[in-house]
Amino acid sequence: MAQEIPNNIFCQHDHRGCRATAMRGARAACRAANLRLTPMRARVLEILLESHKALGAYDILARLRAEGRSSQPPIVYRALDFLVSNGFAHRLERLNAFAACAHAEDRHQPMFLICESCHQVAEAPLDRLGQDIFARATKLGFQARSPVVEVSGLCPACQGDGEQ
Amino acid sequence: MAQEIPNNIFCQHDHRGCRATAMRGARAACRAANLRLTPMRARVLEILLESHKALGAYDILARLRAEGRSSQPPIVYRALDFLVSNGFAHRLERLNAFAACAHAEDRHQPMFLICESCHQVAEAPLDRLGQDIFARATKLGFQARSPVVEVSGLCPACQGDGEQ
DNA sequence: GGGGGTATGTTATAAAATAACAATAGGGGG
DNA sequence: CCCCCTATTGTTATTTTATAACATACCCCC
Ligand SMILES: [Zn+2]
Ligand SMILES: [Zn+2]
Ligand SMILES: [Zn+2]
Ligand SMILES: [Zn+2]
Repeated sequence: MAQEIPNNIFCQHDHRGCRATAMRGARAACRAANLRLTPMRARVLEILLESHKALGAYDILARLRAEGRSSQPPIVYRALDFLVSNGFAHRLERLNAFAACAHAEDRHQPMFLICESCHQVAEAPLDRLGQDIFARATKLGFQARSPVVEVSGLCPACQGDGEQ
Repeated sequence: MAQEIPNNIFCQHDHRGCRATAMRGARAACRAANLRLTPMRARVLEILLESHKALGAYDILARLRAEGRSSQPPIVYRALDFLVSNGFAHRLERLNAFAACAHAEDRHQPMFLICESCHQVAEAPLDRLGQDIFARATKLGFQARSPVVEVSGLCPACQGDGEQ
């Protein structure tokens, strides 16, 4: 598949392991920052970590209900607000959906690659592209604050296929 | 036409003039491409061109109704589909809203600057940044098709203010 | 054990988008 | 001119996404 360095989502990997690692990281980060990763918030994060697809708030809601938790939209949206504002998840604007952050260990600006065929979502750090975008904005007199970069296309596995 | 400075939306300009120019351009482009810029579609484009803010579909709907046209959501969405797929308007994913294209004369990928204070929206060509994004995606094994770049921040006029 | 802040639970509603089908308008061939 | 075909518009109903408003429960500190 691709390679292990920049981005592991489109690669084969031990997904249970990556989920557990992410949860451990989130718990540690919350302890360090004095944030409360309550059971509700933790469960929503786990659900996001179960796949590398983006989930809509109502998909998450349905899972919570399937697990027997009574749940209503505001509960999910509040958990997602927490996760997004503290960097444990991201919102995908094109999809009205959410995905767990793949690089929560460091502060970063994300760029998303969204497969139009299998709907997997990969997050890569924006890095220098973010700086370039800020520079372009500055040249136009605009004080940039938060950039969104989301690219639709085909993931490695879906490129051969006739689109499935 | 516009001007050679990259972006005139955050500058003072004769807005009636720029609207008329854009409408003329759209009519010519439709004639050339054998597309039908029907009265409905033209009116929606004019409404988008009346300001440099992004309008939600239901804002447009309200205007059409205020003008006496009976109108329902599908009508507006269909007109917007036409305008967006033929390059006369763009959808702003972060805002669930639409804006007339500021550079309809040439095929381009847009980048949007969205003022969080006055809600004006400026479109700049993505140009080399688009190529860089594609290159990054390619390096990750991803076949990029359509990139979305939308930057929130403060426009020149709103930077001094206490946010108003 | 009380008080204040934070989080969750619940009801209702708003906002954005689409499905499905009916009616109409235009345009070319007979 | 009339018919047929297609594209467009009109209409009704519904789905999907998100938030407002308020009640209850929890937790830490005193
Ligand atoms: Zn991330
Ligand atoms: Zn794929
Ligand atoms: Zn444009
Ligand atoms: Zn502004």
